[in-house]
Amino acid sequence: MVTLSEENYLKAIYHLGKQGTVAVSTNAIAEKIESKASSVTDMIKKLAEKKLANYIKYQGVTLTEAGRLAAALVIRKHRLWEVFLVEKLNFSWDEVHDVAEQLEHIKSLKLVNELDALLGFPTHDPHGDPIPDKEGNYSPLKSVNILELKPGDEGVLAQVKDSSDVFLKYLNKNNLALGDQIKVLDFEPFDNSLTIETTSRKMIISSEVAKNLYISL
Amino acid sequence: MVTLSEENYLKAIYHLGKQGTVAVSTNAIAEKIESKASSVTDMIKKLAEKKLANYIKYQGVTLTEAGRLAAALVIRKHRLWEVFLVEKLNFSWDEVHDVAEQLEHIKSLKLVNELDALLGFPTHDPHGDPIPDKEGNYSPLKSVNILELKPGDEGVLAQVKDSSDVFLKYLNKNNLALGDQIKVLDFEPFDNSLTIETTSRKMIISSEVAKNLYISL
DNA sequence: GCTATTTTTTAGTCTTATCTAAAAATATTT
DNA sequence: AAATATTTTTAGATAAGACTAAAAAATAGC
Ligand SMILES: [Mn+2]
Ligand SMILES: [Mn+2]
Ligand SMILES: [Mn+2]
Ligand SMILES: [Mn+2]
Repeated sequence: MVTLSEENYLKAIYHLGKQGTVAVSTNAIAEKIESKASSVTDMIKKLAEKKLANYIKYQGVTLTEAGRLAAALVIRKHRLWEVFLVEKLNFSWDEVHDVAEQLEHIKSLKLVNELDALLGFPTHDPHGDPIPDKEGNYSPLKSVNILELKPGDEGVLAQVKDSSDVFLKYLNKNNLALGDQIKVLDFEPFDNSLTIETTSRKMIISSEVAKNLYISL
Repeated sequence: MVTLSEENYLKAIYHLGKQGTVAVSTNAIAEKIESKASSVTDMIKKLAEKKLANYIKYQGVTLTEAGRLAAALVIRKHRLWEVFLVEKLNFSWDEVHDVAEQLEHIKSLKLVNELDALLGFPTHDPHGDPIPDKEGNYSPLKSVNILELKPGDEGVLAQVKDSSDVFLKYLNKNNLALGDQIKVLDFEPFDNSLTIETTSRKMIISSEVAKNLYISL
């Protein structure tokens, strides 16, 4: 049995280390999970004992195949629940994350798979993140960060990296949503800001914002 | 904040003591929750400190108004989730309880109330149990135990007291479902068994089974 | 290559929720 | 009303998960 806390660590390692294939440092996990390095060391040992993680002292941690699958299943559940909340329960995309953090730990294979079917087997969550299938696989979205575009380039807003409600509310306020057509007009080297144009208006976004916007061409 | 464990104790006290109004013994709670009397004493003290329970040493426990409301909200969530699982996710009534035991602890007022709306504001769960409203109120079902009927009496199966999958699977096997018209044909004093007749067939049920069947007239 | 800094691990505490065993209070019998 | 049995509480222990402070190892700077 994988506990709730263990699931959160697996998720963190999965996200930080390219699906757990690249070694992740104790400190990186601690920061992600908002805990302390010493707590992380303890938990990593436990995951290693359960054959969910590979751990060598002082050399970071990766996931075993079992750990990778367990992590992918939690992420699958998280994202399916987010879709459910938006599609069926009138949540907006900035309200779903915290509730999904709770729902992702509910244990029932049938529940996940029936939910998947109810939602019509969605491939992406409300933030554009891909939803792993039962085997934990997904085709990585071929989107690029908006900072990699040149003035004149355009595409569709396909994914946002930050799912915090502060960031999403900023996008709401500025009428930016997934699926929007966006054209890059100008890049300002001084502060890395961008001038962009949507169907409705022209605006300047900071590099902090740009970092989190991914465009499919 | 009420913890998951505290919520389970509140529920137990609510169910055992007529919505928490009648004093419940330490041992009764221990048995219900499958723990030990000493653990119960500890937890009751904590609930009393949080003003959720009234506790006098050696005299059992009742719920405060806040405790009653908290318990009713957990039960509301439990039953709404059971309806959701049956109505939207193709679960059968013997598969929902364990999953609902997990889902009832998810914290989000919006989630519960939107779920309620999605389901069309149901008044009863798949086992015929009433669903409390936002204020924790519900009109108690006016159903009677089948053992109180006399031969010749008939009515509709409206509620089952035991929600365990063993019992529900027994009913499935014998083609008994909520809403079925049932007529009592004979009562056998030797073992308190009943002969009943449904639209499809005639059968004998033990007093153990009969104890859990409630009929509305 | 040796110091200084940073990172990671270890040692020792704390909190929550359990448990067992023993003590205290209450209830039941004779 | 005493003796016995049952129930409840207390005391002390344990496990999971987290923390702080100190020690050990790895990395960076000179
Ligand atoms: Mn999320
Ligand atoms: Mn998401
Ligand atoms: Mn139930
Ligand atoms: Mn039920």
